[in-house]
Amino acid sequence: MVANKEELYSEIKGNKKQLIMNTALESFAEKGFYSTSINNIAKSANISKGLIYHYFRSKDELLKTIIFDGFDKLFENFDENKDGILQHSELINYINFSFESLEKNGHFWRLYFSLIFQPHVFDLVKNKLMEKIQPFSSMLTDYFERNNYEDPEIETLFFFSVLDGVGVDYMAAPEYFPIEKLKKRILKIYDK
Amino acid sequence: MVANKEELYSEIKGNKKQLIMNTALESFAEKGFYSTSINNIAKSANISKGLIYHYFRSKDELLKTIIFDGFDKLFENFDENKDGILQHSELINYINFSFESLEKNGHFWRLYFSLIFQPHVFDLVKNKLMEKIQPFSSMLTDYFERNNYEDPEIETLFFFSVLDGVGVDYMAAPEYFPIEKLKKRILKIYDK
Amino acid sequence: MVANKEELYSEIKGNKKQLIMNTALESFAEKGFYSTSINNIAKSANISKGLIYHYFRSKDELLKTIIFDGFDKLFENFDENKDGILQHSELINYINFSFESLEKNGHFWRLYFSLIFQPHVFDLVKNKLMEKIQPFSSMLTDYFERNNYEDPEIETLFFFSVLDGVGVDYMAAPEYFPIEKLKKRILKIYDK
Amino acid sequence: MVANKEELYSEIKGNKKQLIMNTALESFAEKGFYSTSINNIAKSANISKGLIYHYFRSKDELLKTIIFDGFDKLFENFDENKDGILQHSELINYINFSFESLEKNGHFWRLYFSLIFQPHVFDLVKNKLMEKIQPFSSMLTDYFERNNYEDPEIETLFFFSVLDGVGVDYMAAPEYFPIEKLKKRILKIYDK
DNA sequence: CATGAATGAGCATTCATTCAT
DNA sequence: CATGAATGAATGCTCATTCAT
Repeated sequence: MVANKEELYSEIKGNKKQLIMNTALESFAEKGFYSTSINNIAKSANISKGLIYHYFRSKDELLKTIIFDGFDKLFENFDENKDGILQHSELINYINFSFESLEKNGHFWRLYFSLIFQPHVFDLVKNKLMEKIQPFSSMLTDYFERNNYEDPEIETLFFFSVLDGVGVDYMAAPEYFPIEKLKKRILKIYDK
Repeated sequence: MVANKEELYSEIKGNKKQLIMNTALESFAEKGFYSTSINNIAKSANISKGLIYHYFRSKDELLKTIIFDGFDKLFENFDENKDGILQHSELINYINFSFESLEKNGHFWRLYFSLIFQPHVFDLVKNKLMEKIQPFSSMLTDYFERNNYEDPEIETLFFFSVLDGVGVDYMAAPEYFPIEKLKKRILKIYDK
Repeated sequence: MVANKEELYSEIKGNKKQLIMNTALESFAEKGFYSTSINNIAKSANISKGLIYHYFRSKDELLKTIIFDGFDKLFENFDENKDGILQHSELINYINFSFESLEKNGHFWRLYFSLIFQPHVFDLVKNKLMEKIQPFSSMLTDYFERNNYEDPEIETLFFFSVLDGVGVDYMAAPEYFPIEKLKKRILKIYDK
Repeated sequence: MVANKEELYSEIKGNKKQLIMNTALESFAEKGFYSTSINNIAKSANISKGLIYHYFRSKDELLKTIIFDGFDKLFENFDENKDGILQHSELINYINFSFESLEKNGHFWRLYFSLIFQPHVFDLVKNKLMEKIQPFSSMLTDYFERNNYEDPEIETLFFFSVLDGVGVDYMAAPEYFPIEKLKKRILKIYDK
């Protein structure tokens, strides 16, 4: 914990806004959004309550910023050559990247999944989120169409469901979930 | 809402404990556990706060009772002949039943998925849930073993992940999710 | 505890009112008036809440009844020959009796002392209590007068203070308080 | 009440923590710990409920702080020359000081005596109190030993009992209790 | 006599948010 | 930028009391 905190400190060097976001993400993910008070965050980040309100209008706004920021970083890595057409290798890369992200950004994904079922809170980010996913979803359907899958749209939904399912189960108990093997199992479906 | 309430009333006729559980399940699922106050539940159920505490020691206990009760009803339907061995037809039935339950017990599943990522709250039910799932998980692994799947344990995890994934995505936006088609897509994996 | 309860039962044989009073006295003394709920008493006495309200109009009334009843039993033993004049031997007996009562009616005295400083609650019994003490107080002043004490009224107050002080200190921690020796110390003041 | 409040205000000028403690002591003493709600205190002190929790973790903690603080101030005045040995004059001073304190710190003593018989609440302060009293108790026993009292330990207990008794009786009804005369009566025992 | 379901006012406590410094 | 004192609405929970059975 202390090591962690020092890491955070050195990593950002005076960027208090980022410090607040990192600390809040960690707390939200570990204890849940509602069980984390602004006071908790302030204490964990060794700053005052007031400073949080200097950078963020409200607790909701802080959450929004964390989520949007997270998604921005995430989607930077898809459709590498940005030509709007998904190649087989890019699909495989996407799967690999998704699993990598699950491990690297555990806190973010925990928070994300925890949000989906908290209407008041999910509503804050829903639209923006759909916007982000939409283009990739289309490319995927297009890909399945080009490769003669029976029902490309259902195949797209299935694809996301499988990834979501593994994500959920991994996040629920990371230490017991052999994620690498699950990745191989999924690749077996698409990598032929 | 009003229509709903009358339904509940006639449905239970004086069984206040069940009324409280039904009302609470509905609220927890729709607004989230933390966003639902005991006062909310009391008002929705048209009873006093005190009565809730007459039947349940605490809000946590109310949640626990709802979840345990739900799972009890759920698992009644698995391994129909109770011989501890899963037949192919029983596996298919399980999948069919799961999808049916997803539609019929929407509130319950919404609540369940919302809980997984709320540590304090999931801790309350974690152990009991594991106990319930364990036997079925073993039977499933045994099934995959008997049918010469490469890695039966991974296959079991994959199976649950796929169902969880579909469950999560369906529950997140039921009206947009063609669940019947997804079921067929999944049956295609196991029904050969 | 169980033995105690059985004692209570056999002692009263169906007299529920007395059972309630005994149980309540015990709880009030051990946990305090405010920390003892009607529910607590009902459970300890193995009866229903309703029954308590059948015999007593309110919690305050229950307390009053317990206290008045206790005092009635207590004062039965003073001024043995009821001639209104206190003899030296009667004073000595009074002291002896007080100490005996302290040990025998521990619960009652604990409750009594706890009440003195809870205005709302003490007000309920104050007047009745004064009435009871007044005659004995006068007899005592008269005794000190007859025996040429310098200031008989102060001597009376001092006498009660000494007994109260020993009572308080004994009740605060009975197991550490050598009450017999304290009695002797006090008798030394008056027994000459 | 209003006059009182103004007094408190001017007395402390912005020291809200002290204001809370003073107001709470007054209310606890006058109405009892359980009959005084945090709301009562807040209103009497003309502050918000929240502020009390800004300074004190809980109602119990507030009480503890008041009591410990009171005893700290009290015991500053004993064994004046701090040599660990009680001189006759110091004993006399102690008695004088005790009576003085009884009059000056009426609220504190009322609260203290009310606490002794409220188990849950007394437990909070019991140990710390014993620690404070212990050294003085030893010095007293030592004094009685040096002065050839028959049973020094009993004499120490008797001494405290007499003071406690007068304290209890005075606090129960200060306006009717001629405390100066009682002090003289007690000094007569030790001042020879 | 006896039960316990039902009520609702009241309580201790939490917490997002504001604001003077 | 930064602090933390201050607020007040809201929350989970308790409890004396009532009343239909």
